[in-house]
Amino acid sequence: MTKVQPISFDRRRTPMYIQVAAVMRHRIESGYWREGEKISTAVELMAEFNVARITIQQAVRVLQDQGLLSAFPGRGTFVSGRPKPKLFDQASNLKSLAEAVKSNVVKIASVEEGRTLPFLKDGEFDFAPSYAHIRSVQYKDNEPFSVGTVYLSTEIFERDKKRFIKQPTLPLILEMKRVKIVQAFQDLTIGVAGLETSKLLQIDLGEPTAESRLVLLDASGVAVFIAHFHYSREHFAMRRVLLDKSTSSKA
Amino acid sequence: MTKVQPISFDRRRTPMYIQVAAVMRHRIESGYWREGEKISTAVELMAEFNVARITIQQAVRVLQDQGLLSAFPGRGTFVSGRPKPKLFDQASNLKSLAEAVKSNVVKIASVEEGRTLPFLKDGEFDFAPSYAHIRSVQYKDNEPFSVGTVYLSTEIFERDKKRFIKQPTLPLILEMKRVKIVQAFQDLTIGVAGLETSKLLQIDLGEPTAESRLVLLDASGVAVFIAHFHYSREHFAMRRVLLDKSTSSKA
DNA sequence: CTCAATTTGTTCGTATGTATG
DNA sequence: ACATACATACGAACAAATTGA
Repeated sequence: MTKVQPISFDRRRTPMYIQVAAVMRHRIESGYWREGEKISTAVELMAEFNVARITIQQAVRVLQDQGLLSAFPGRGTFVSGRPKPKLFDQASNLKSLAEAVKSNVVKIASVEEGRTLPFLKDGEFDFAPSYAHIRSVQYKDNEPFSVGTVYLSTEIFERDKKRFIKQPTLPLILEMKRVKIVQAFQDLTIGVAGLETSKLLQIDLGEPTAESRLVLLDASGVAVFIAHFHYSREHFAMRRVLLDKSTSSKA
Repeated sequence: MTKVQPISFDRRRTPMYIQVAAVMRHRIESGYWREGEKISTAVELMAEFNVARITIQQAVRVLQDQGLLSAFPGRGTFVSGRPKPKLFDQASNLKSLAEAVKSNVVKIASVEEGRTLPFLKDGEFDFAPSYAHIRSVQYKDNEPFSVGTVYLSTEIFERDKKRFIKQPTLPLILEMKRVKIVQAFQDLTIGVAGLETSKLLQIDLGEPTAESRLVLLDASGVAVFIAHFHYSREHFAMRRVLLDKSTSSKA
């Protein structure tokens, strides 16, 4: 007659109230629960998530602390705010990406000239003999939204050190007439905030991030530029235009 | 003189050992710790993450259960495997995306014809008067990797019900000569597994997902197709080609 | 072969957090 | 709010296996 943990779904990892809070937050973000609206009662949520009352309360408290919910005894719990909408990265080619990056507020965290290579799986391309490592943080509205490292072929770095350690790297490279980039791609995955990243982005260790690796190849197939960045989940949104035959745009 | 919790960094949310495990897992995935290699000792990791011995051990146990680490008393802890590399979604236009989707193994979970609209923020486009809701799960190697709902204009759905409830929707639409799609885009963000999603994808409630919203507009600017999908973090990877001036591809 | 250093594993005690009923 | 159980996390000490001097 013990019947210790009679829950139906997974309960391995993170605390229940965090998981529940994440789902509730998503309902607010997605508009499923609109701003000002009364959300389901504790009893309903208990049944839906199959958890105890306290667990719902804890989840609500998390979202209260984030300013998204307000609870009133006897009345109910209401959506008191929505996270500001995300800005979409819409760049579809190198040029527009560089243009977008230009307006970023960048703080360089460190610069190293090392022979260590950016660890990458297998030989999709060749490496330069050595790279400069430029570690930086991007800010928007005084909030950090992205951290990462640019690995820049030392040979290129040396040509204009002073500017490279002050400005966003990508636009500078494209401006250099002696460097010809013939191939560029960006790989996106869901990553994890490491020690440094979590501190710089002001998020928890192990939180999910959007992980981006941007690689630029020159005419001989050498990766002269490799950028490896983490974007905080809060700030990441990307739009991929797959088709646009619209003849005219609305005025 | 109690000095209860003298930790420097955040300790609000998920358990420490989960956070640490996530970071260590990432080190394996990214190749920072190579297969077969001995990783840092418990003492080193304790110092690095500023946690107790037990916490490191718990993290190691998590990764042992996943088959990524093996620990040997007296010798050390070694990387015993790497998660299989992700497949990159490389579609850059509607056609190639539809082609890629064709080979997916799809199980339709439910079909509804409802007047309820897919909740979306504001008026980027117009809605059809009503939509059919087709909820489905995608499989690869007998593992679910994506779940979501396709909202298909009822008018189109009615034209070929039988096939729409059996096959991937996207290719079918493009084949229909009477439907002209003039605009299509895909929005990507980092989402969260809700109740249903977590069950179908066999991940925990509240785990991060790649969230994709694909919208197809016809000539009059009406969204005739809206797909809203969650991809498990394990299986999501996307490549965006930003430039390709390479004259010839290697044989 | 013995000894010491290294490294993982285990255990005790304590404190706090999580979750049920 | 309460009683209960279990999970998380610390510190510290000790045990057991491995390696190399």
